[in-house]
Amino acid sequence: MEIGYNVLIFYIAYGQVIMSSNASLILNYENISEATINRLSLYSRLLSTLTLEGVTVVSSKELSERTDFTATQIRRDLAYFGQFGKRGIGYEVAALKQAVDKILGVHVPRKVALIGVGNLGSALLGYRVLREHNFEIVAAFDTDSSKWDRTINNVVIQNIVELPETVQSKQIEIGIIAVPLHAAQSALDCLVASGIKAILNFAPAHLTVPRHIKLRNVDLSIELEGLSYFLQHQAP
Amino acid sequence: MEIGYNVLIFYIAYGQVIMSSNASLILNYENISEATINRLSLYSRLLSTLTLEGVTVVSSKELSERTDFTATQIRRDLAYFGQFGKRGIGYEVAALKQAVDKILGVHVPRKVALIGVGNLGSALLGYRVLREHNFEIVAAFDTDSSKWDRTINNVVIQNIVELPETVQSKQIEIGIIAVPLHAAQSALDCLVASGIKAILNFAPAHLTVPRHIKLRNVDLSIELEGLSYFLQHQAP
DNA sequence: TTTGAATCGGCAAATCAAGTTCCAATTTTG
DNA sequence: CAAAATTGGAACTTGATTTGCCGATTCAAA
Repeated sequence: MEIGYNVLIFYIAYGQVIMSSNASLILNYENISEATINRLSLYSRLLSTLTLEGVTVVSSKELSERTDFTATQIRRDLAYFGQFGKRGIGYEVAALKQAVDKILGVHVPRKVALIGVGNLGSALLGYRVLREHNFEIVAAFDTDSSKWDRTINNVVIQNIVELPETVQSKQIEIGIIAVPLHAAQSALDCLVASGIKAILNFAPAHLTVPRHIKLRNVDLSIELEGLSYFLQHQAP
Repeated sequence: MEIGYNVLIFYIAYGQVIMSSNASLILNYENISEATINRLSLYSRLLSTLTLEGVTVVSSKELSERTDFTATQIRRDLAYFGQFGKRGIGYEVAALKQAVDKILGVHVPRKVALIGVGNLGSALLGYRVLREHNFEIVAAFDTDSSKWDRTINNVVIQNIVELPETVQSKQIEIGIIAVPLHAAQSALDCLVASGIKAILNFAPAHLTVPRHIKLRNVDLSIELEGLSYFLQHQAP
């Protein structure tokens, strides 16, 4: 027979009582973490798949089995935004998909401007995934005059000085930066000056943005260097 | 005169004594958070810029002024890996850059295999940023026989069945997946079967990987949907 | 030479963000 | 009606970052 010890550790902290307990019920979209938003995208995608499979009701447990996430986390992510499930039953797939898409704002199409029609930019113009997710590149710009007026995938490449006018006339909401490093900051400044509020940057640069503008970076070199770190230090 | 109260809160936990206090001195590369690794990439990049500018010595304070990070955090990130600075002075740019690159494992070139030579894949073959960061795509594969034997940027497109042999003969360490959604998991399985340990996936899919394989995802639809969320819920 | 300012690096405490556990409430099914 | 399934909320735990402190080191100015 064994004798078990439980060592008691006392963590002692002092501070104020911060808030009454129901304050967390107020939904403030800005307080939701980016990680949660990213997961919502994945949920939306999974729900599409389930719809195709003819599944009409799904539990958080079943959702967790088809993702890396725990059932609890999924329930919690959703519960930030309201009550979408039925206790004892689960979630109605169609309704939940609709709700998630509305939270993400992808129930309406979003128009996108592309700056930089090089290698990567050209590829993005033909990238189906964008359209499948309700994003449409409706204008493309470059500083290189030899590219102007050429058409790729029905989009005419314009002089970048036409950006502000085009953004207004076509009601463009999102900008994609696909220019070389040295041109990235000025591309961003152009977008901001044109009234764009949300920007996706592919240049491997640390750009500075005004507050109230949302910038996301896709940085391949960071990703590859992360893999390199792993290769360098993994157990052999 | 005021009377101050300090409300005492006792957190009580029970469990084992886990480690003696100097255990944290032992450097275990697997314990470093991915956030830290990503920041190291940015430090490396900034140090390159500083080198070009002719700066030879830099303090953590100066580094912080050119990034989003605090001086403390930068010092701490670096201190995980050793002592690179001189008290009272700062860091020698060239030496620090060399040290950081070695930590990241980017002091040696890494060979990369590309699977999927569509829109995006073709763009990656011509993408300068990769080579500038010491990554080289030395082989490309596709299932579409009409693409075989064509050459893009000096890389011949091969039948995917040749992947395992090529990985061995060319000592390829990293795989990039740039295939459509439905082919992504099998592309990943091919890479793993060929002995690849580190994979960058561009398909908007949730792939399952064996333990000990490092997978990073670049998912444009998640990024764009994150922007969409922001647009939907920002103050007007 | 001495003093003072700058700066790293180590530690501990505090704070903040994110994820997990626990359980009451709800609904269907047997 | 009891049992099983399942959500959603509160409390808790964990992990990451920030803060505060200070001794040690270096350079530069007095």
